[in-house]
Amino acid sequence: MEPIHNFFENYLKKESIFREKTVLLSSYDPDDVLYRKEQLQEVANILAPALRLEKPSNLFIYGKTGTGKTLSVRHVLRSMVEIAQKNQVPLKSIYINCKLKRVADTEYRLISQLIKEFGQEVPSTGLPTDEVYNIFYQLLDRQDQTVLLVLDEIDQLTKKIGDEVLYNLTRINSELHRSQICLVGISNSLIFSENLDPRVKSSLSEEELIFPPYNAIQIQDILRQRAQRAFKEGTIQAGVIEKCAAYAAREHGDVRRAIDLLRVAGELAERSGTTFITITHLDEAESKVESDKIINVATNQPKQFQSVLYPILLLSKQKKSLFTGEIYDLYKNLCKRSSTNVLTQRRVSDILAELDMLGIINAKIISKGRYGRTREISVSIDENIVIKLKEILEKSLQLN
DNA sequence: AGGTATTCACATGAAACTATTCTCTGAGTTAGG
DNA sequence: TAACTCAGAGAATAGTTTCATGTGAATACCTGT
Repeated sequence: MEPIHNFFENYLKKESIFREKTVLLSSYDPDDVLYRKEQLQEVANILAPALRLEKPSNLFIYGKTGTGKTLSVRHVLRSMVEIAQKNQVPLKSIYINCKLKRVADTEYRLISQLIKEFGQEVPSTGLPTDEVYNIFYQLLDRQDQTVLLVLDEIDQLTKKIGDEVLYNLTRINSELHRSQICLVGISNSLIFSENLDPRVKSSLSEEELIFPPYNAIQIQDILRQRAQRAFKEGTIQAGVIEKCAAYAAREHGDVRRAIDLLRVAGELAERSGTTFITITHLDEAESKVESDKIINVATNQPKQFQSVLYPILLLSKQKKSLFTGEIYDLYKNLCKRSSTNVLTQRRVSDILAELDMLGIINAKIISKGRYGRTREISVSIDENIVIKLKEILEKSLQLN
């Protein structure tokens, strides 16, 4: 009781090195978006007609993660809505992230989410999809207005459920009398539109915009801008920002990652009791972010995934590479021992592919010639994390 | 030696099935007038 | 007769299984020198 009490007492007395931590969260919208002037202006040009109740061209935005796509679009939309309100223009902007599980990752849920944006609820299941579309149409057409619909991570959506939804959405305008809708698609994948229905493709990307990655210098400036507001004066040692930017530049200029890193470094510094952030903190943050991410992902996987993953981790030390067949055998044994039901090899093959996607393992398809074709699997994470993960899996699978 | 045909051990695709969650509908039941 | 209950039909969805087809290159098997 006493020590904890003291801890909190001290904690409160100690001065935080953060001034305004929210600046380092991904939801933060800076007043000034650095190095994106051109893109902002482009987006604004394209969407501006909406303010005069003309239908803007549909817009498609490409760019890798952390290149400011989402930020820029939201920034533009926010000021458009402000102007619209001031001038009594019936403009509505809707932002939807299609990747969010259980929110907007299927056709039905996407439309029901849209309905929610208009202030109505629709049951989460049980209704035919057409019904939901009808409700949406009626809702849309209830008043004269222009709707700007932003679909973020749209590539994830089509990967999962195809492009029929997009086709329907692009066609909506011909069904509406009083409103019009303008689509803004945001995609991380540069080759996204390649395997899209040509009709959808042409109408969706009437205008296209590419966000190039930031270079190291630009990342530094952005970090400084944020750090200045986020941290108190003189809490960052020389070289920290530079190194942080270098880390991110290595990962195709992902600023979000850089900002994350800086925040975690700050938290680590604070926890260790110092009043400034050193490069060591940054390095620690780098490995912590990485390991947290992986462990988090792995523990959130279903049991069957973990049962497949466990033998891989177990053997990763002895063998540099494993093949699907071997793993399937081990997995089968594991299931028998813990008397869970065994999945087919077909399924396990898919699971391995997904674990690869998640970045927990490396699974390359190779041909061993006469001896068949298979995945060559190795663990793609640091050994320390492997050990930690092994323990966690043992617990969650209730092995001894 | 050089060329080609086989063959292995899975990969990959498509469709169908299962189980769960949820709505809607209409028949049967109940309570009140 | 109006309100209520409850079972059954239908939907959406996630996770699988079943069946079918595809595939890259190390070997086996020829062929002609």
